[in-house]
Amino acid sequence: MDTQPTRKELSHERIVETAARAIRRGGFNGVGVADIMKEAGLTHGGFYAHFPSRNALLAEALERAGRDSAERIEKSSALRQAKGASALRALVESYLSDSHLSSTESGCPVAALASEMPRQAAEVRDAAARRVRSLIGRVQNALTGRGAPDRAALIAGQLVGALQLARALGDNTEGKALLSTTRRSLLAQYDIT
Amino acid sequence: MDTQPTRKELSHERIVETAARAIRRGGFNGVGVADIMKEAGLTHGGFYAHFPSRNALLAEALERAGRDSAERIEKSSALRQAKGASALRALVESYLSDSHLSSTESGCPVAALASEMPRQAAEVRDAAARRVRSLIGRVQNALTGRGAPDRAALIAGQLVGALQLARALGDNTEGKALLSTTRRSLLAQYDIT
DNA sequence: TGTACATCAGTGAACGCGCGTTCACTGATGTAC
DNA sequence: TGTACATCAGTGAACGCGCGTTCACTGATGTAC
Repeated sequence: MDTQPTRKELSHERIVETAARAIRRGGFNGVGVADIMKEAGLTHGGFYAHFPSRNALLAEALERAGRDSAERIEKSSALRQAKGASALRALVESYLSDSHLSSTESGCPVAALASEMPRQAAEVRDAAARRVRSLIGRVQNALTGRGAPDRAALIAGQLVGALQLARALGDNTEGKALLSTTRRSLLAQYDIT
Repeated sequence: MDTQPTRKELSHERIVETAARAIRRGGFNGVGVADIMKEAGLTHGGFYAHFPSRNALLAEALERAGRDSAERIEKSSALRQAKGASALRALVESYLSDSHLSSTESGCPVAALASEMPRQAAEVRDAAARRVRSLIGRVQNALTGRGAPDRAALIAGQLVGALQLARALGDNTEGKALLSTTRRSLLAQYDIT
């Protein structure tokens, strides 16, 4: 029995959603409190009525980004499975898709932020570690019955790494080529279906 | 026939070296011009006699970091090969070593900075793309004769991704466990020697 | 149903601080004769 | 070998700007009677 969300709760939600996109787009250092509040349709002064600090928002936004992205990938993956792909193939094709390459802002926050994670405040690092564990867990789920659970970490790293290398080369021919090469090579290795 | 380096050239070198460590330690946004100059034993005012802009330094520092790290890994890898490891095993064990996990500052700049690369100025992004290509090239060299060249990109992504996930989990038991799990799993897959 | 008041959510100006960049200047090094 | 001057490399104060955070205030919403 959910109660009606208050006005404040709605604002809070909007701020977190905005921030979840902003950190993936601009990095942890790339967007300021004022920018996020403005994008959420508010003024920056009200920020501290919602969060004790900027880091608290970053931590919350990271979790939100992870859940959103997981859901997106889950959907895309389900579609591929409906067409006959195995769970693993569906996950790999979804994660290493051209569309994920270009939409950093709504994609996996681990891929978008991994190298910045170790440099954040403890609060944010904890949230980051949870996102990493969750990603590995999701790979694990797609792997059932297929090799040791050790492979989940290997494949998770591979997914994150490949996407990042492709993005570093650019959202262009070169990046897309790297991505499709890697995807093909990875699928050939683990999976047939 | 090298000529003696001038005083200015020596300073320039020192600044670039300092910056190459600083960006890996603190990220592209993590260290300022004044900090780097101070660490190099100079005052910040002199900076613009050496570089046209902060971004120009970042680009130069990135290249320097890449070369230094490649050399380090090459050495470590050569030692392992001398003990009988194949080129690929030697590279993987060097790259995914506990020591590389903890020494971000002197390690591979692609692993240290990958997710920040797409957000940099064109000047820096170009230098970043070169580092990515160079890393893939080095994996390729270690792969000779072993499967299609496509695999180089796959393995490069895997190396970078695994190190980043481990670092995101922390330089502790959990991070080290992830790293060794991945390393073992990767070696079991490609390589025997 | 209406009035009086308390609480809530958000506003906007201000704070201290650190940043990248500029610039007039200084002291050291090198060159000409 | 010594002197006079030009050039070089680095100094340190200052600039404009944007940031995270604080705070006194305002207008809207909810509650008591």
